[in-house]
Amino acid sequence: MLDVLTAKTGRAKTGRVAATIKDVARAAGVSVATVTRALSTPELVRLDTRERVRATAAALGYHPNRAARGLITGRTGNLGLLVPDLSNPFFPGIVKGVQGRAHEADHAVFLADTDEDPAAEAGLVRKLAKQVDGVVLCSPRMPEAELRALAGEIPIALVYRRVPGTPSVTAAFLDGMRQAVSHLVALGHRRIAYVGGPRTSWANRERVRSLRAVSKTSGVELVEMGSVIPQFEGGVAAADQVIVAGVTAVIAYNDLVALGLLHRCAARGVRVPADLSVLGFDDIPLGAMVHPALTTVALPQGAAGRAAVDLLLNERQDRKERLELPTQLIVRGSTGPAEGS
Amino acid sequence: MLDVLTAKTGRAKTGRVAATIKDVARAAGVSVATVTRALSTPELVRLDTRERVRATAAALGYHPNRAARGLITGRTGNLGLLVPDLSNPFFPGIVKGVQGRAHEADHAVFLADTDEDPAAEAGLVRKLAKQVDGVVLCSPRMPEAELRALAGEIPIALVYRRVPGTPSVTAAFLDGMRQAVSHLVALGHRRIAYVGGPRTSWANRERVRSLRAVSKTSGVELVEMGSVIPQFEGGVAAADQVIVAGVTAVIAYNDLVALGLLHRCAARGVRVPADLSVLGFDDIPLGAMVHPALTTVALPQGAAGRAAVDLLLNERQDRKERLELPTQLIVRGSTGPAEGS
DNA sequence: TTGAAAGCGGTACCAG
DNA sequence: CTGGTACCGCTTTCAA
Repeated sequence: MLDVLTAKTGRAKTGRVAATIKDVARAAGVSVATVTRALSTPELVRLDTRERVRATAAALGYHPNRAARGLITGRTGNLGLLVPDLSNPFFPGIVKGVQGRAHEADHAVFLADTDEDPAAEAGLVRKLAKQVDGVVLCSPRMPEAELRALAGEIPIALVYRRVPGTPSVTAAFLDGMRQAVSHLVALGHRRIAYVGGPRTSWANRERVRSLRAVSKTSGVELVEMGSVIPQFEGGVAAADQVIVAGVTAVIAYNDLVALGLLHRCAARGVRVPADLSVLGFDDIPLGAMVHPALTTVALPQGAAGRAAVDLLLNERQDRKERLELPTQLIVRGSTGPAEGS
Repeated sequence: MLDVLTAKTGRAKTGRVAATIKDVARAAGVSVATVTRALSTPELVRLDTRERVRATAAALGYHPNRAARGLITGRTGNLGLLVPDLSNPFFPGIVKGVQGRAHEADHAVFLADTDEDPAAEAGLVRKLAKQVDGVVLCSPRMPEAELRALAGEIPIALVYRRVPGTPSVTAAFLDGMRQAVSHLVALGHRRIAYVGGPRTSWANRERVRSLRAVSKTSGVELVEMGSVIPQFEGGVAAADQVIVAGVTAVIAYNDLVALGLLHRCAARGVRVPADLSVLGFDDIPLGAMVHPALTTVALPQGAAGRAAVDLLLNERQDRKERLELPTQLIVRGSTGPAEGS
């Protein structure tokens, strides 16, 4: 077999040339057409031929070149995935979901991290466009108009963002918020702070909207503390204002911010949950590792990623598919009875 | 221009077909050969032709199809990246480094997460092989023989693993361990436990080796506690044995394990660092967020990723390049004076 | 300086 | 059931 390979390319170096379909055809004594069929449409090839071809293919370590195949079929077998920041433990969960589902469907995935830079998003997607069958955009920060333009150029599935006419996977924020507030109300809290995330974040807008609605119907007083970066440091920075806001509980944009609040409270000697209850969003693994462990509204991560891939791959006629996955409050140590209740 | 496109493909639907080099050639009134040249070897084309071609290309929104190009040039402009587990916050740091450097070099990156399954590694790499110019293997768990075989099939760069003859990026474990032990010795510790990681992990073997060497020369007594999974749960599980091991300090395979130790100690009422000092490896962001904050040996993450890409891309003749990046002890709250010292 | 044509590795159609 | 062949989009000789 080595002879075949080296003869073919003229390289005498090593056996390091990948076998092509021609090599297999020659070695198996059939035409290239038969090789393709034996591999992709076995029922069109007589059993013994098929077996022979497959055996030689295996022996030569042959794997069809996906790029070449894509050239003619128009399908690449690749997916793109865009995330704002891989450092936020929320996203690896989604990435793993996308990867898992993509691999099951025999697709490889390109990953791009935008470093929370909305301006970089569209460019990255366009660069990948030619090499993928579609791209999953995770919490994209770009303006809706730009998103629409992109959706016209390449199949897109949104995760944690909703845009009319574009397939998307989100979670039941309103219901999650209801669970969160009910929990706090049951513990006797009546005045609650909210530390917000990026204004360009759709998820933040949704949370604020839900929270306002729920507060009204639950009769709790809501104190909005403004926006911070969706990271630990954001929470640390917001903590001191929360402490003097006269609230007994605080809901953070996400777990990372909540962890920042927890950290600063500990440093300031504010006891959690005795003096202040803290509640996050996301349910990142980290939340269960700290002390006190973080009460949070769990958002689907792996499941969201998998669903997004399905949206992209399943040739649903209806391209405006909209999925809303359930959310679940996870009660842990960072929330407790309100002072004096 | 739309006419051209639709005429070409016969699709009357939308303008959603990507312009090909032929479209540009036709529109600019030149041959396809000239278009390629105008775009990739401008000096071979007369100025005005060049300009005309470029203008039409821009107008049509033309971008060469990288897959097709790769077919003939043999270079894809893509890189592969394999990580054992994206949930371990150590890896996103490396991924970001690889991505950053790859994008600077105008390369896109395929990411594959093996879920700590050594058996899956080789297969994933081979699947990507045809579509990439090389792959970065991050802490691969597969046996060395298999790694060697792979290296014969496709350019490879190793991160946190060393195999003779294969380019790799690692860190100065021995020096890091020396810093760690010196620190503990200075605090009065004389009997130190080590909670190990996966036996298939090269990094773990290196740490053990370094630790043994350093212990001997520092006159500390080393108590090896066996292997655990390199995660939070592993640390939690090992904690009780550490507590009864009669040591005043423990070094963990990595930060996640150290965090697990911290967690279980808190639950058991073992005070850190008063009763037990805990020291990790990696320096994941998480370590600074917990209380007490984790003392750790920082391993380069982004820098390691970037270096690996350089190794892959730079046409160094010497393909057995071996990089060893520095390590640095980060002292935080989880280590303190030994009991009674 | 430019164009024609030969592939790169596959797939799909058309005969046989 | 199998082989021949055109062609996917692009680059690269080879001539003109």
